Amino acid sequence: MDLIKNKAVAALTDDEKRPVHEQVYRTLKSQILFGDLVPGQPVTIQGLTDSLGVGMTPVREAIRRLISDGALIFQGNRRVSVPLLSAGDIEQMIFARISIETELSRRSTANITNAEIDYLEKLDQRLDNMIADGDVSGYLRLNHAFHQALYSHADAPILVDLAERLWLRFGPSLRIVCGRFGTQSLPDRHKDIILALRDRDVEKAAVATAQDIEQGMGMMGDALNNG
Amino acid sequence: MDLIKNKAVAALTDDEKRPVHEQVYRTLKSQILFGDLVPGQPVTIQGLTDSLGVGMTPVREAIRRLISDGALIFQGNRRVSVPLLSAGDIEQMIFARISIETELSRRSTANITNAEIDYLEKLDQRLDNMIADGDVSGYLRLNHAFHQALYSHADAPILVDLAERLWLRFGPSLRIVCGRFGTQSLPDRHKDIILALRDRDVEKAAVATAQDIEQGMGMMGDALNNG
DNA sequence: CCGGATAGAATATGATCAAATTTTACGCTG
DNA sequence: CAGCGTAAAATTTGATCATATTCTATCCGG
Repeated sequence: MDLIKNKAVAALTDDEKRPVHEQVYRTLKSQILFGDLVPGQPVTIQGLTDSLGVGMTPVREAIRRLISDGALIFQGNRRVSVPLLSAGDIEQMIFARISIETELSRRSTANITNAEIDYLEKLDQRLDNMIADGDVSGYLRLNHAFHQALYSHADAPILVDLAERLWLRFGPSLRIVCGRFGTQSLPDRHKDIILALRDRDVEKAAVATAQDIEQGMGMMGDALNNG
Repeated sequence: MDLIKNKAVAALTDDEKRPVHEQVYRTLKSQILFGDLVPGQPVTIQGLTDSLGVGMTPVREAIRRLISDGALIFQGNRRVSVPLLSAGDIEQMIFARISIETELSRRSTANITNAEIDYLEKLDQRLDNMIADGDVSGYLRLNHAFHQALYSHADAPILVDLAERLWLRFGPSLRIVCGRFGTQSLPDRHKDIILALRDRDVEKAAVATAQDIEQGMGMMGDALNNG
């Protein structure tokens, strides 16, 4: 199947052993998180079976999971599409992200080792390169990787899961905004976060995280209202 | 199919028009929320196709959705089961519920009408009857209905969705605790919530909600650690 | 402008294959 | 001779697909 080929190019991990519906889920999740799918775009089962070269059942299962994640919406009349966000949606997500993710930052600050902070700093440097190069897709991937790596040390899988769910919701819209404004104006409070981690300053980390979120989500809200 | 029969007994709503996978999802969701499934219990696809009288595909889709909801867990080796909660899980859920649900209470307090408050009060009276009768299943249903009805006025579908996801996670464990302790010792801060709503006192509503959550979840944490 | 025919897409089933667990039987050791 | 451990077969369960049915939307004719 075609999915295997994609994986083989990227990295030959043990993902081949995973069931196909899991691979389809991960593939679609990446496409949503990193903006290969446009808000409002219809998602059809048959289109995916054709493009991915797999049967209908795994595709159906992956789509159901993504609907429960809020990453896709079921439009009642059997249609599935990528969500368009309203101003109210964004406002709710700002609240939820700040509540959840500042706490994740606090907990990670308490647990993280120096080596792990070094790794985060390396990620952030690569992120800066992406911004300089104007690579929107690369920016989105590394930004996600940075937050995921940071939160992974919080020892709070349920909170991480809630956060991931929120990222899936705004992924496509964030891509649109980045594409419109370019990477230059993108927020990067990661330096502040890293400083706070080095100081083991829990509240400073929380504040920096909240500012990172407010800046990014605020930009998205402005862009979607004006456009 | 057998699902139709169950619906016909309860209430002949327009659920018959919904696709079967949706009906299966709702059926399983109820069973999880109201404790018909025990933590640790294995959930098999074929068992559900037999007991519900439907094909495999709709059952598979419903299970995938519930896994994404955190209501069921995928045990790696293809097995699916009802989650057993750790102390850390409960602690995270207390934090998340208080963050999200107090905000939902705040927003509802600002929007709710007097007639809607009357309806909540009626729900709470029926809840008291359930506690007096020792009807655990009825208590769980009405407790859920009360919170759902309250939050529905917050005009915040994304936050409601996050909260619902959390309820699905602790549903089975809550049932165990209620069954062990009986309904007498169950928390009911709903009177305080209703008073706060009538006063249109946003912060009082938030505090009462937080106390309701802390009390219920705390009891669950104690029970699961000692048992 | 409205209403029926048609095409296309989604839903649902059963069949088939693959994987994992359990059971059983055999052999080895104490 | 008894008990334990291991290995292989059988059973159970999951994963995928191909096919039939049902529903929706669009288009064409009146």
